[in-house]
Amino acid sequence: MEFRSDCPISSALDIVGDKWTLLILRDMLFGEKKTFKEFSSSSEHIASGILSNRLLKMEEMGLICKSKVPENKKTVIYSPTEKGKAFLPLLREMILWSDHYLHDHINEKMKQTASAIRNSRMAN
Amino acid sequence: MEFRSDCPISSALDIVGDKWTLLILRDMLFGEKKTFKEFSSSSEHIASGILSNRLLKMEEMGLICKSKVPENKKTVIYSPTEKGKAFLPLLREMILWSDHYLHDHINEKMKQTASAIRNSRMAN
DNA sequence: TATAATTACTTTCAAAACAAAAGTAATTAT
DNA sequence: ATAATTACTTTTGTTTTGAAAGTAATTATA
Repeated sequence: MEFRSDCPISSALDIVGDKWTLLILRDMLFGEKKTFKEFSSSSEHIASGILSNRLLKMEEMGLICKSKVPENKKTVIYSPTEKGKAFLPLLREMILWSDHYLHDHINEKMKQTASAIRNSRMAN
Repeated sequence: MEFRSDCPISSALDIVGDKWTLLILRDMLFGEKKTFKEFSSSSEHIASGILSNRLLKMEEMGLICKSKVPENKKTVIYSPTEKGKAFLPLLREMILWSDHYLHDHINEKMKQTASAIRNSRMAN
């Protein structure tokens, strides 16, 4: 992977600025998904080839790590690293932006999440 | 433009989840740039065809608006709308993430910006 | 005032990324 | 033993991107 410049915004985009990486992190951080099949089943319908490629790249970049469960030889588990989890505040800002500017379009459950984010901020 | 789902994160990505849109907003919000030429001159070297296309899409999506200056018939000015300016918190989170995880790579000026963001948070 | 330079683009064409579908190998369930 | 499931890979077309060159209107310079 190459950085386009030494700008932090540009560099963050070099890492997560595609159509899928942040959605995979969303599934891990908000949806508690962890397997290939679970990511495949999300409502945006990521193609398996792209998912495979993204998971590989995310592992290379240190955003996730791969593991297995002892009770099952088939299941592969993908978990976010600290570096990956650290995108949570960014995801929260996206939720707040969409809640404000695309309110009629987004689903009810996520509107509640948006409220919860706003409330927890006021508590600070 | 079509939304892939009713998820706010996915929907925000449908709007700004490409390699260039947030960099153009960055140039407007942090670099005070406003003309085609100024955006072209940024260190990531956006191709003119893509810049032209992005500016059009951003206008269609209501993130920016186009205007002219009375003293010059040639210059076209692009300004962020409220909807566009509302991505500032997201850009700040990107700066903080990169400052933490790509510290050695990013430029000194932006490290200062990162510090300033952190300090202004502590003041709350 | 003619010429050069600048700005804001558009066009062209090759390269890269994405999407949809089908296929495979290992494992697990029936 | 057979079927189903999981985690992929491969293939093939389409879309998006990148680099370069070209253009039209306007502004600056000799």
